[in-house]
Amino acid sequence: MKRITIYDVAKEADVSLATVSRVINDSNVVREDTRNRVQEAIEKLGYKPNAIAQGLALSKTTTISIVMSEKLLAYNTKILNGLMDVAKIYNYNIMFHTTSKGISKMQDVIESIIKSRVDGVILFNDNFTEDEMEVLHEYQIPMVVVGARFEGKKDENVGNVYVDFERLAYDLVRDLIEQGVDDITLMEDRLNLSMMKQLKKGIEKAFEDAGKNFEGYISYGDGYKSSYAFFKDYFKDHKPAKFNMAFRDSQAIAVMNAAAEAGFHSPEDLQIVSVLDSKYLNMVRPRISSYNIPEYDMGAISMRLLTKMLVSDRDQDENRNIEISYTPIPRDTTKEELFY
Amino acid sequence: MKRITIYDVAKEADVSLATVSRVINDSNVVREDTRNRVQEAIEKLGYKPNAIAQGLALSKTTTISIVMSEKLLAYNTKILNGLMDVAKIYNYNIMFHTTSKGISKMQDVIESIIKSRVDGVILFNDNFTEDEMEVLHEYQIPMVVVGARFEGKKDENVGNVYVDFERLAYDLVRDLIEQGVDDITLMEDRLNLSMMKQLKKGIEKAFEDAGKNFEGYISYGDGYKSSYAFFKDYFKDHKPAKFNMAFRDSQAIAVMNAAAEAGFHSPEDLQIVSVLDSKYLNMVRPRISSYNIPEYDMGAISMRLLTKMLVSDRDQDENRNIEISYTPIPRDTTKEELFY
DNA sequence: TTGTAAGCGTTATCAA
DNA sequence: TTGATAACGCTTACAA
Repeated sequence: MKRITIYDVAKEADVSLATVSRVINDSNVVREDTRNRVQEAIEKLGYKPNAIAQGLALSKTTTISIVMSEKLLAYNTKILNGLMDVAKIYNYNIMFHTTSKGISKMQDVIESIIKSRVDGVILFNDNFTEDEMEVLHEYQIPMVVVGARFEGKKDENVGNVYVDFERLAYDLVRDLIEQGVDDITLMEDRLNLSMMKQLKKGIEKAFEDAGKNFEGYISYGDGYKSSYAFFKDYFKDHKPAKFNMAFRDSQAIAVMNAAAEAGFHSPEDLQIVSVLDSKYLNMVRPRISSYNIPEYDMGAISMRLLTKMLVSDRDQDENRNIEISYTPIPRDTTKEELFY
Repeated sequence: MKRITIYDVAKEADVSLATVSRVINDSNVVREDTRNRVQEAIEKLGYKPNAIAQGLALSKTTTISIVMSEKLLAYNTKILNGLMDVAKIYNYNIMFHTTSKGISKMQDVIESIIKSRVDGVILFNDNFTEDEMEVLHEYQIPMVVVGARFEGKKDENVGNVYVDFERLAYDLVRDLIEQGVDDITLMEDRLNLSMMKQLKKGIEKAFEDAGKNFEGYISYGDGYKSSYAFFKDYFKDHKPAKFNMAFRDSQAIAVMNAAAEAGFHSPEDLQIVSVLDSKYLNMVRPRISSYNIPEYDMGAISMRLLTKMLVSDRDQDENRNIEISYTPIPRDTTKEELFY
């Protein structure tokens, strides 16, 4: 079956293809009755404009690339939904790219982004290097980095929507120290080293400001299983730290379970906070405290920012760096006076 | 900055654009030294072929659409990763579409799929209607439906990669009844009504075969919160069913928590199975039994099937319906003799 | 208000 | 082995 083109519609409606083009683009210079005639022809033939040809003619694809690491995908579905919804509102299509160790390196992803001539890119702040960014930069593809603070080179073509994890950690730990708690542990999250670095920096600064030295950074394998195994072993001859900071739910649950099975209970023996919230923190017993970070909104805001960047005159200097606020969610694993 | 085109490269290398096209497409009819000359020009100018123009010229976009409901996204990241990896291997780009109640209806998504002239579509078996499918059908876009069995119209353009949830439920319940357990509950999952229906059908069949009638279908609101609230209330004046089947982790955890807080403990007072596995089932106490369904593989297989369909001569009758097997994962919430 | 024709950046056919 | 040139399906001056 031959694909219907604009020519077929033109012939059917007995007009030129220019006129057809005008009606599908809602140009208002076309007379009512010819518009109707064209519409009928479109309906009758089931014509759908070829977006590829439009893209070529307009040098504009109305599609945006989103790139995220495979590992992180499971933790960022809310942000993704925010991105998707706003993209939909502005009628952008989404090209979705994932990066992973073996199979799809950042380099290849960027290559295919450039080739597909997308109008813009959303990047999850993750383990991409500045060199890799550089390429997108050269090709002047507008992009916004979402997640943590982006430290790389910036100009009017790059935006950043982020949570200030460094400050979050700093504020919390400063308060803890003020209250006399300095037995603090930060559990490494290898999925998210860039955010880890910022948390660590914040904690170290708080310790430094109190004239102390932070030595509670614990590093072990990936995922729940290895964290759990680590702590099962660890608690054989160690007591838990008074205050335990994890980045994600599974780590927090891992310490909690291992501790409980070693006879240490939260919050009396150890307090626990997961920085990222998840519904599962509310399902385990005791319920684990965390921070509320409006993830869906982060996605929505990021996409909105990008669409703004795509239409705005370059000199217009709106703010391309948007900080997202967070609020503590105290549950059972923290004491009231320390986490609120 | 003007975008570099094939003409620029041709001029730089002092050849015709046809020759440049040949070298970027690895045509082997081009002489070694001119190939090198062209390659150098490409490097020098940083030329990247315009995939849009290629798509137009070839009537082939080498991109595939994936469509999934927003609600389900969080539960299907593994399948998605499987899809992405295989797409990457075959060099397909991915257009990602989500559907949701208000903002992006299936209809619009299909519209944009047709317009963007993707080569094929992966659909998560969900709440799309046959009418909606019909459109893709008319436009002869190859597609594979992944998840549950697809009941709609099929021809050589549609494949299906699925788990036979009806049989899963049937087998389990038949065994249970044989062992004398017929006090069984199935908790509705509104996120996934098509799978629910199949589970229910399987259970009913098993009851029917035993000359009994299944009346244990429980329907309540969405998500953990409402399930938990429902059971908190329910257990005030009801005892839990002997055997409780949930579709996802949060529902299973909801019954378990509510029951525990009402003084009923698993597995003695109530056995619990979540059909879909998740790591969280292993993190709660007691650990909840489930089924192992190779989700990543389902994605990988689906994408592989689609790519096959895209290249194969239509008459070639390979199997386009692939059943995925599952195995029980007994944990703490089931008794050994009943779930293995 | 409508039509003609050039252009978007490729690939592919045909000649040279 | 290379080069002209006609598609591919659309948008958009410019002319009528």
